[in-house]
Amino acid sequence: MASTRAQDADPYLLLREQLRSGRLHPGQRLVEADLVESLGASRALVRAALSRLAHEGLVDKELNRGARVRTVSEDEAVEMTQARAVLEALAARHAAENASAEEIEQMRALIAQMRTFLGQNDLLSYSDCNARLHGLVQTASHHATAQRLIANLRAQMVRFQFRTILVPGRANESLAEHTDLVDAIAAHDPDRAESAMRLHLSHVAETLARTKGAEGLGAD
Amino acid sequence: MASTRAQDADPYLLLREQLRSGRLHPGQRLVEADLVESLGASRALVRAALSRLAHEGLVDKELNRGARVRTVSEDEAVEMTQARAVLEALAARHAAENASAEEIEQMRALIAQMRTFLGQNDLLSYSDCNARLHGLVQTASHHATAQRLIANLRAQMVRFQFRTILVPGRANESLAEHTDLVDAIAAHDPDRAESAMRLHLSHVAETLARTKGAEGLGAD
DNA sequence: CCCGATACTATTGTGCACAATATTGGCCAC
DNA sequence: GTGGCCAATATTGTGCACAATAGTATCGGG
Repeated sequence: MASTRAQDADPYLLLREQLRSGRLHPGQRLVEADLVESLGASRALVRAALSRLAHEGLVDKELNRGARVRTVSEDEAVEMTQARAVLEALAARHAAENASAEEIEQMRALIAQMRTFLGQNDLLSYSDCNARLHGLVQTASHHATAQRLIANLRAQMVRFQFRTILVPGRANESLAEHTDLVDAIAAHDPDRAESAMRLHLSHVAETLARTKGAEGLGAD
Repeated sequence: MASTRAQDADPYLLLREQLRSGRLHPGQRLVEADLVESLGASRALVRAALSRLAHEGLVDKELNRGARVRTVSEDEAVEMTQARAVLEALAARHAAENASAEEIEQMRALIAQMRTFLGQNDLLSYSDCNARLHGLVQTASHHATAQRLIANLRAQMVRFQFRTILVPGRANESLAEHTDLVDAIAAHDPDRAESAMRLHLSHVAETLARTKGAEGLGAD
């Protein structure tokens, strides 16, 4: 009996994943009893998960009226991207200072892969590499605080993660920006790495602001 | 019979305040039953509060071993200040773009007050104005995301909030930096406002890194 | 036919009791 | 005397039941 019920897992992660995948629609009510059923977790855990998600801004909770899937507006998405921009730029700066030869090699490899996928017009794989590259920069930064904040922001932006890359010409720009970034890190040039990342994400924010209303598939 | 028990209040806020005031020592165990008694809230609420504080990094929770007051290391404090720097700089940029004449007037008034307090060597009042000025900049920025993130960071840094101002000469520097900042905002110059704030908080971070081990009283 | 009041239902909020787990102290063997 | 094992205790984790509240449908009066 294959059910959708997933037992023995942290309901917080499960719910976050469901929100991420877009299976739950904005504004949809999240009834605790239903979640207990579908997630296979106790109500206490479900409630804790909802509290946490509410605190992170992924769901809205009203007193005595339960939780609903939160709709992150385009304006908020732009704000979050701006915040992400300065934080990822901070991480890039520190990555330029701290990155090991091995980490730089991994970044270079990832850039090469991204170039290949872009040539094949495989934007989904490109997007995946993109996320991995950003993650690699953060790891190399050894800046735990920046990493934590960025992760939280990304979690809330899941609805918009596949959007900007679709804009015609954006993908090529994106690749060039990432190449600049990795070059700066490889050269251990913090200033250049920071401004490269800021430039990159400011373009993302602009693209996001310009494509209001469109829902698409893509990446930074 | 006046007891230390505070009834009918959000245990999350109460606990945060206790952590802020330093009444609780780093590493101290936070036994749920004791908190129920001292905070006068139900255990469910206490548990939720602890979860939330753990998520914010103010307490550590180990499985089946309860919660302890988290010790934020000096290194982490430096990291947080760096993150705060770029976020407050972002807010300053937006404040320069959006600040109303009235808000600018309030900032100017605050600067004047700070100068007075500094002249009287009243660092506590100076520190208070300082916090209000930073708050004012954030309000004027109308950047909800940046505000939220900064507030979270500040909450975790409570142990260090009164430190840097004590360093000889730091207070005068601080006032000059704040004056620059307000001038830039008043001139509606985003770039200058941003770099003024970054410079200011990078000095704070440096001072923090240099005064490792010292525990003091003061402000940015 | 429409409006308001009231009873009903669905859902969340909360306290309680029990189970699971870690820690502490004592005891026995060596 | 010391080390390890075992029991007792303290504390957290969790499920359950009840209370409180918001939303909804029904009924009666105008």
